[in-house]
Amino acid sequence: MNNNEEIIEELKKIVKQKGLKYTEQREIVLNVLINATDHLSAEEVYNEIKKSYPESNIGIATVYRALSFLEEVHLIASIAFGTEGKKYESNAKAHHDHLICTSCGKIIEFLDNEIEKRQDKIAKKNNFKIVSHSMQLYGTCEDCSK
Amino acid sequence: MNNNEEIIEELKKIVKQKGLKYTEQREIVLNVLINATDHLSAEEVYNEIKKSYPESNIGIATVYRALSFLEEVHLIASIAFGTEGKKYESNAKAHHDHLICTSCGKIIEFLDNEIEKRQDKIAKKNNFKIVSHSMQLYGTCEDCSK
DNA sequence: GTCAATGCAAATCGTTTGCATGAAC
DNA sequence: GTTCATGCAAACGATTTGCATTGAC
Repeated sequence: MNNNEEIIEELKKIVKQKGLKYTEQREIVLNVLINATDHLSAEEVYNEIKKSYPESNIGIATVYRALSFLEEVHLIASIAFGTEGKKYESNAKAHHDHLICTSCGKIIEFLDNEIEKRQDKIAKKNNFKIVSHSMQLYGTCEDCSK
Repeated sequence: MNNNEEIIEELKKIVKQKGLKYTEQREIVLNVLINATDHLSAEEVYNEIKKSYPESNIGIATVYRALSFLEEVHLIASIAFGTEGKKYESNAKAHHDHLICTSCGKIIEFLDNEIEKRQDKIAKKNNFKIVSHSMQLYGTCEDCSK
């Protein structure tokens, strides 16, 4: 797994390659997601920045723009969690799927190689070139089913 | 597989059981989704009603309320398709997952028993009681990768 | 007759855009 | 100095809500 500095370096490289400007704001947004233990919505990222980087005076529009940009270059990924809308996570971690408790909102991440293999097979059968996937199992967690 | 009348009967039963009123509008919304070949957004359902049931004079708010209600009682299901927002489908059909072409928007449905089995296994391992799941594979379809 | 459901319009939410300013190169 | 990115506020689209009215029971 990459460490944080390596990911930031990757961002710098991508920005330079595209002839764009490197800004503190994009770095902060990426950093927040790297350090987040959870999946964050745009607004949650914004609030986290106001809390952890109070001197930055970032605007919500910039957060949205940075998130779109970072997703576009695949440094972060987004998932639509049922009713709760789009949430983001850093791509630094290995890919994983989600068990989501519809009662308390708890999210358990998991990875199953067998499923990944079957997905590839299905894609091949349909002449589909898979770029990414998203899988959520909704239900009730141990605590909530008591 | 249920036929349409059975599903409508099911709706009547649920409504009665909950001590609510049976209305034409809820029936129309459910009917539109039963007969739809595609996944429909709230607005698409609304437009379809205006087209196929022009005498009904339904309001968009009612469509939203009916969709929420029908989803709550599991007669329909919603999926968030990437950037395109929430779309609904009748639950009458067997469960299936989705291959989604990010280039042309085409959706291919599939069902894989092996994957379903693995999902159950994972849920069991985490003491999770699965109610539903949602899986999307994003990529490029045959036509678009030419 | 009672109470839930509806239609309409207004309100609200999350997100995007236009524009003048500021920062990176 | 040029161009991209930012902050702010206004705009926007999708969804929800308040309220008076209608319709199911």
